[in-house]
Amino acid sequence: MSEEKYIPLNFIEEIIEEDLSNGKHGGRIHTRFPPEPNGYLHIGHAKAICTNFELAKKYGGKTNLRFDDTNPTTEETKYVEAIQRDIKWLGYEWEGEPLFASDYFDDLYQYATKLIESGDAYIDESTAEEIAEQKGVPTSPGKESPHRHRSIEDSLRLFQEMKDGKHPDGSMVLRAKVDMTAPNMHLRDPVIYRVKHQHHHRTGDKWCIYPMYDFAHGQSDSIEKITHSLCSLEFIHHRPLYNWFIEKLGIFPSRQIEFARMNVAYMITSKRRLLRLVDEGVVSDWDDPRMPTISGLRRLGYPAKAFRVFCDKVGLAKRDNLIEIELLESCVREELNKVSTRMMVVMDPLKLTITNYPDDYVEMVDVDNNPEQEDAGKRKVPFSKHLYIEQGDFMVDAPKKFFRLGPEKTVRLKNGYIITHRDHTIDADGNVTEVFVEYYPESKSGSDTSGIKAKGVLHWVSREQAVSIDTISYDRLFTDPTPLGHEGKDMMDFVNKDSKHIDSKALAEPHILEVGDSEHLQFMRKGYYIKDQSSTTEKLVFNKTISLKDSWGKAQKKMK
RNA sequence: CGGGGUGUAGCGCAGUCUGGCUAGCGCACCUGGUUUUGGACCAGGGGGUCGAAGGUUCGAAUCCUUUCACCCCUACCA
Repeated sequence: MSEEKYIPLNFIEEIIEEDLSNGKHGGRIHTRFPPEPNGYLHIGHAKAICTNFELAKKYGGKTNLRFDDTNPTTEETKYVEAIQRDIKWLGYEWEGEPLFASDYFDDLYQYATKLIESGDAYIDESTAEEIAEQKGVPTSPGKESPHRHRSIEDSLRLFQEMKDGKHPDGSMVLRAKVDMTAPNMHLRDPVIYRVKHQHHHRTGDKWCIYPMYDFAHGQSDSIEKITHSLCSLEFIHHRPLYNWFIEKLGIFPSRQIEFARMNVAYMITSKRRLLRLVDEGVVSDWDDPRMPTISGLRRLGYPAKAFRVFCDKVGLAKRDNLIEIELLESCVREELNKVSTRMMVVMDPLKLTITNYPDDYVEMVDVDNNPEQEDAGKRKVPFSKHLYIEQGDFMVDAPKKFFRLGPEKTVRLKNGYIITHRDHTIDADGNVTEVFVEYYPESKSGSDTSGIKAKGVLHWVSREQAVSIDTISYDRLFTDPTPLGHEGKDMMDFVNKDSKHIDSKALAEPHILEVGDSEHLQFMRKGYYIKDQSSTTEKLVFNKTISLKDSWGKAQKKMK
């Protein structure tokens, strides 16, 4: 018997479980993820995706993917494709084919006609400015439009003409007749159809009128028999309207439930602003590894599982939040530690020569591909008299707790032998240029009979077989956790001007040549890396996903 | 003259509806141990009196009253 671990329910799970116990919808759970195809998915979408898919999975339900494509001005097919790729990569499979709000344009047109016939909608020829004027401000009631009491026949005729392309953009709209005095602005006779002589990415030129969000989203939910329509808190004011249409139209009663958006420190999730970063050349593209997009973070090397765990750990509630980026990074490290192939890579090479090791001899030593995984196996790595170690692993005046190499110090070369420093050379500037050591033949890893204890363990690479690679490390794109949260300041004021560092010094063990494109690597004692798409057969390029935790470095910083 | 939402450790969440164990959990932080990654793992620890005030009660984060703060709503965007 395993101990039952109590996992508390979030407020949406409580609603679902109550619905389930009441037998609502015959115990059926159906959610949906409804992106507008006008940009790439970002970390905020990941939260919505995980929430919708995981909730359905937990309760044996289904999740639709529906593109909310009711505004042809901003939407494109390339985004439709990118969005599908990102959702799949995150590890989710939607029910059936991808769906589109534009598939329902005929139904929506019928719904609108029905509303006009029942006297619940009318054609308004007021200008946008006049309509805004009529709606007024939240603190005082609005005024009725002069067209509000136009005859049903007139509205019907005009709506038909709108559809037939007889009226130019902006000349008239269809408005729902709700309540101009409502304190909720969305109830003050909202516009539900507008004229837009604009080519649509799917329906082409079939339509020149398009439904507004409020007259498409809830109806689409209803058509798809979505049981729980989850959205972010800012849509809470739309809910009364959402329900009003369901009631007036007598259609399937989907239920809208709002939760708080996830905000992550140092990241922004506004498509408009992300586009600006691309357009102004702050980053190379939407999939730049510094972008908070799914594609960018994937390229950086964040594994899909880390997103899922992260979203789960963040939880679900209704209060404003700002998640520390350290939580995301912790999820990334946790997953990467489990799956990464360990590699020996020296980032900043320093020559090391084993004076008592045979010349021209190359020994193949065993290295674990991944000590966290029993079945990951081992591989052979060349070891020889002439090696490179990390410049930072040798210090002439080493502090007491420096468990690395220094004058007369003894350390182990990872998976190789224990060595003791004997000498080193220094150039005119005082930089150490080469270290000379002696090794203990009987101290070989796996068959050590030397009895010598070495506190420090260093990674290394054999000089003759070393492969030169490029590495790119990234810093945060912004210098402030909330670049949008400063009155009178622009996010560009907080852009980190020095967020990308390309380095060509690194030397890797030969196995680096056989690494897969999406294989997560751990450069031992350094960090996690992944091959970048800019790699060529001549030159491999690796993105640094994230460094290993570095308690030594942290302690050093504290000392200063 | 409006309406809606939210306030529990540094951050994120549970506990509130159905008052009652020393207010829990994750990340972060600290200490010790194990270890051929100063990683990882294991063990332990510090930190909140529950936005504030008043009330009900033997007893309140949980119930009542008042109050404060923050966020959202004024697109022919979604």
